[in-house]
Amino acid sequence: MGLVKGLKIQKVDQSDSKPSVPLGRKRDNAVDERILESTTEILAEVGYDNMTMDMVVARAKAGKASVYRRWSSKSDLVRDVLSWMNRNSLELDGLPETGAIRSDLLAVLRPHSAAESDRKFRVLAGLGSFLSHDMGQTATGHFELFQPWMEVNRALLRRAIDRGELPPQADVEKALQVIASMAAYRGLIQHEPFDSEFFGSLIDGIVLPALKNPPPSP
Amino acid sequence: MGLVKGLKIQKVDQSDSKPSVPLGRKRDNAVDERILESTTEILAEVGYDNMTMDMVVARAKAGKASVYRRWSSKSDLVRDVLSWMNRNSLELDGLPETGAIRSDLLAVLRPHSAAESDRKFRVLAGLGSFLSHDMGQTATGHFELFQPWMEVNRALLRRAIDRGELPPQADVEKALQVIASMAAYRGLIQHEPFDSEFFGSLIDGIVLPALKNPPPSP
Amino acid sequence: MGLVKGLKIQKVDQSDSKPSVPLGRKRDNAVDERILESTTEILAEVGYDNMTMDMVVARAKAGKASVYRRWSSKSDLVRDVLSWMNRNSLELDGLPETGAIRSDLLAVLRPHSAAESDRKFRVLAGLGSFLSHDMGQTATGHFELFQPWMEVNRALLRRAIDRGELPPQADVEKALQVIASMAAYRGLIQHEPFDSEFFGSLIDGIVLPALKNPPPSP
Amino acid sequence: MGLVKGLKIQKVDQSDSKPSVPLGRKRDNAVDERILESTTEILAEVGYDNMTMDMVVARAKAGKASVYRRWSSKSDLVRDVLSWMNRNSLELDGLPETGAIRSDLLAVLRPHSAAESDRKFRVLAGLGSFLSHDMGQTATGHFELFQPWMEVNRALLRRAIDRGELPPQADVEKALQVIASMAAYRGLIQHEPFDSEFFGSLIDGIVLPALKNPPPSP
DNA sequence: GCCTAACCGAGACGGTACGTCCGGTCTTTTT
DNA sequence: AAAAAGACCGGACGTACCGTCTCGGTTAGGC
Repeated sequence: MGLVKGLKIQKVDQSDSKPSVPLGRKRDNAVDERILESTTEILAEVGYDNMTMDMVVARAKAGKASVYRRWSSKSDLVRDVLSWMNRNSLELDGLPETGAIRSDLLAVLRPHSAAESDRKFRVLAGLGSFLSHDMGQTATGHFELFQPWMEVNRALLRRAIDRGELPPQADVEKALQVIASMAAYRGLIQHEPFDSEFFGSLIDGIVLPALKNPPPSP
Repeated sequence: MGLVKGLKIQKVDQSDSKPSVPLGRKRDNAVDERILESTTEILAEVGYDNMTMDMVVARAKAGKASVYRRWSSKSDLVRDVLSWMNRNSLELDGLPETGAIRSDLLAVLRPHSAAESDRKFRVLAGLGSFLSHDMGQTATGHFELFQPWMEVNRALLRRAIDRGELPPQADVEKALQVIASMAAYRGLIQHEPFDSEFFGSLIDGIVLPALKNPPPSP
Repeated sequence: MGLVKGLKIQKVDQSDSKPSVPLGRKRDNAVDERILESTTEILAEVGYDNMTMDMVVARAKAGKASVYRRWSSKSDLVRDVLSWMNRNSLELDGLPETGAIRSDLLAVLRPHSAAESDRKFRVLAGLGSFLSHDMGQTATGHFELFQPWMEVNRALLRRAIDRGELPPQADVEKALQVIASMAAYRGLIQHEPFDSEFFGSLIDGIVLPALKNPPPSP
Repeated sequence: MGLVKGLKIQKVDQSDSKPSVPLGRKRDNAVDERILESTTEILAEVGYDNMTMDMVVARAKAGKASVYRRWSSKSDLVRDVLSWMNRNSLELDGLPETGAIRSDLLAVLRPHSAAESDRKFRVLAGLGSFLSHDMGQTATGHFELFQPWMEVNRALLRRAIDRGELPPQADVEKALQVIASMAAYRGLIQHEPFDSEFFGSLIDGIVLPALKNPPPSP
């Protein structure tokens, strides 16, 4: 479900005449934020399985109904937390402009602060249990967590092709998938942190060689 | 824990008098298989989180004690199921011998039958919840599921280097990690099947270009 | 709390200067009635415990604040409903004047119409949960529900003693208690209706024999 | 539901041949007792409304499932507690044999010990909320709480008629109802204790006069 | 006619209990 | 002693309700 659908509910049922002013008290956005913030913290501290809704509710100083009014289940809440986390850290700044694709990518991948990196890693590390809580739910489409991140990387790679730094046949989508997969595997399965050694060897050892040497198209 | 430790229990605690005659009824190996089989099916049908031990016990027509006598926990059981699945499909045949690294890799990655691929995919797709069920447990080392598979791939790549098909500086370990990560991401997060298009473009677009064009060592 | 106190709030807190002009919009008495009416109906239909304030509010087409502005809690509302019900049916007519205590009592006890009796019974039958909702609250004194009713009966009995129909030693208070207890037990615990057979045998079999044959004072 | 039905479940589904030995672990009667005991205590301490199932479970050192396996709801549990309480205190001793109906009745009504009386009173006083938790449930038949008690009184009254102490036309059932009603009213509504003054004046002022002076049958 | 305060319906809010469901352990009977 | 069956404790989940608070709007006086 997620935030958006919740809002839709009150607006969707007018079809013709009335502008359908939503009656009653308004949703308090501060509550949304307190809940998301608390959830993020708890995920980082104890992981998905050991996190309980009562913990969230207590730390957010919210009522259970306020949580379930917005998200239909624990997994639904966590799903939203993930996209919210990345939205927060990415939308602040525009694309990096270092002049070379290698440093552009590293600038994005390397988190802005050590604290942020640490938190993101700990959240991800405790997240395994969440991934397919309800099998069919996330079956279509990508996993929200990596989506905004990959958007930025996609733009960087496209720009590098445009200015001739990478060959036009370079398979951008595949490269993006490699980056996302390696990051997910490292956090979710290997439980190792996203340090610069990791990102560096990923870019230099795999991504750039593959992009610069695309296979001859069949 | 797994199968082995369960067996040890009855032999370890008498050391002197009796020549280790196991008293009472013998363990029934058919029970092991019924449980593993049922678990695999249920994993494919509903995923890790929605699978309950009672489901397993009911389908295997076993008792709960019989399960917990062999495996110490739900995750322990599933861990065993996974290596059991891979053992079954890999140990049959030795290394492929096609003469070229490309076809060698594809021969291993491509599953032997469509039905088997489908089941393996569905099990993996419903497995996310399992990955870090207990945060610290699998924190060190790799995930068992991919271990035997990567062993085979490692041997293939080493052989290709030995016979000069790949340069000696090729980073075998990184390549293995790319393969495992991409497979895990596709199954666990994207929930898309392991078809030959996927494996083909992975090998041709990423793995081989990266192996053949290693970065200049710093 | 009840109706009165709600009104008092706006009048009580200025005592000297202003001539106590209540500012703002006036309370709408129609709202009071809609709420009381709805509450009565719902009590008869589902009983105290299964009645929710949201039901009341929905049926009365009122807002929750409008209810809690007048009554401080669910029990407070129901308390008022009960005295309101009895006020309605008793205050209309003065004491009956049949000439004999037996017919006087029956005239009061027997409800005026079958429909009214039925509703009163159903309300009472679903009322148990309410009785000691807050243990200490009604601990002292009698239960309001039967108070006005017993007042009338008390007057009738006194009059009968005065005119010599009952002996002066007759224990009026005990007799009143018997009537109230039997009615409460029948409605609250036995869930059987207040038909004339019940009241008739109560008066003839218990109340009058006891009153006419008081025990020798010790 | 109650205790009995729970047991029936496992025995009811054999119809022809097998003696149907119930498989699996047996219900532990000690658990039943721990739960009933704890419930009684908590009822006496905080009343029905303020008693939570978690309190019961915690004090009884039981699991929630063990409670709900035996009783389908909070009210179901309390219903059973009540008959269990009275069964416990009455079945011990046979009918009293004082020779006169007055002292016989008082011997039964007056509780055996002050502590027992006090507990019984406190349970009853906090019980109001329970009475018609689900309206239709206790609609037919009497309320279990007073049933065993009235059985004893019925026997005493019959015996007194047989030996000529009371006239044969005495309405035993009505007298029993008076006793039960007065006791219920005093505990549930007036919240006053069952002291000997109360029982004494009830017997002497109401019950015996009514029994000894039955109305002329019409 | 405009201002201001209290009202109104609607409904979100914090808090808390309920009854369900599982994981992992323990007990009973049969093999 | 191991098997099937199932009861046991503990604890999280999602629902429902109470009494409070907030929203936009309406209804009166007093100016």
